Amino acid sequence: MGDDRRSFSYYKAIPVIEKLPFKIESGDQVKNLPAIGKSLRDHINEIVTTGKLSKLEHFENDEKVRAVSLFGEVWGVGPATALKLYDKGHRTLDDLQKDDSLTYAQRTGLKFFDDIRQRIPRHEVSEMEKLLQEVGKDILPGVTIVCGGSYRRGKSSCGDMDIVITHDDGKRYTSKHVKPGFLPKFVQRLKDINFLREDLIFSINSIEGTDSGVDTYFGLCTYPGRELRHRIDLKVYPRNRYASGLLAWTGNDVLNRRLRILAESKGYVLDDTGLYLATQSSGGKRAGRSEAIVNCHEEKDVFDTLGFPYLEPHERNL
DNA sequence: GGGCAATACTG
DNA sequence: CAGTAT
DNA sequence: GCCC
Repeated sequence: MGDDRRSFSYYKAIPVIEKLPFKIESGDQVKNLPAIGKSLRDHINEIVTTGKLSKLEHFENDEKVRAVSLFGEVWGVGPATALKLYDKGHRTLDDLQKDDSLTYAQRTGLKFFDDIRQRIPRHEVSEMEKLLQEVGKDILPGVTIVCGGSYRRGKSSCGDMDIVITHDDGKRYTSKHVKPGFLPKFVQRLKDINFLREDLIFSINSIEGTDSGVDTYFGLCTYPGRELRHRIDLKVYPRNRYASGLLAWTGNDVLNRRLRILAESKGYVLDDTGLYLATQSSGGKRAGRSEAIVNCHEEKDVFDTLGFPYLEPHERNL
């Protein structure tokens, strides 16, 4: 448990198996497929011959596995904390509420556990995006506010909202934070109208007159007139970092990883703040990043620079 | 046997 | 710093 | 876990 790398391998094998045009009747049929090695092949063989996986039976009946994975679904609770809570004797979410070691964010995640798991219909996300744009332009005319994530990838429902914000001051591709005070004002205004309800993370890093730092807000919001909480993330980027920010927050994860690996192989470092030329770090294994940002005004510039065929947002559901 | 994306916040 | 999040 |  708590083995990210390994479970991720299972995760990667799922779509590979799902895309097979036939029903697997023997381990040999998955022999040369990517993401499926000896271990997974053995498991498949066992399922095909015995109809079940003995390893899995333990899991399903195991109280510990059940409780720990449940706890891990609470926002702010990861594998380590989930295990600690279990060791303390907790078994249900009600038990957790009595525990005073939880952080404010974890407590909030717990309180709205059921709310947060509800998916949001696309048309509602669309309305809330519009609402955010209205409020935003009222504070700062010319501000750009876009809902990224699965919404931008065209999904019919979304697990949360990823809002990416920037401002073009008319000087084209400014590298400065035009209005570093935007996010606090925006958040306050959204709380005033009862849209934002609880905070999870709120950090202001932007430095006035510079391009350093990205302002971030994670919290819970409600669709107007309703109490059901939804997860929402707000990120403010200076204009010259907006493309990489939007790209990263549109995803999906698989594409992000693929692009970042590709970037590294071509001597760059890619993250949500930009595309950099990797520096030759002296002895270290990991390449550092230079200050030189490769100019990427639009998402397509990132794809082009990396030599990766451009994908429209709806084509990024890898 | 080592890498698997990269980076920011909380406590 | 470890843990968690995106 | 998989892949080099």
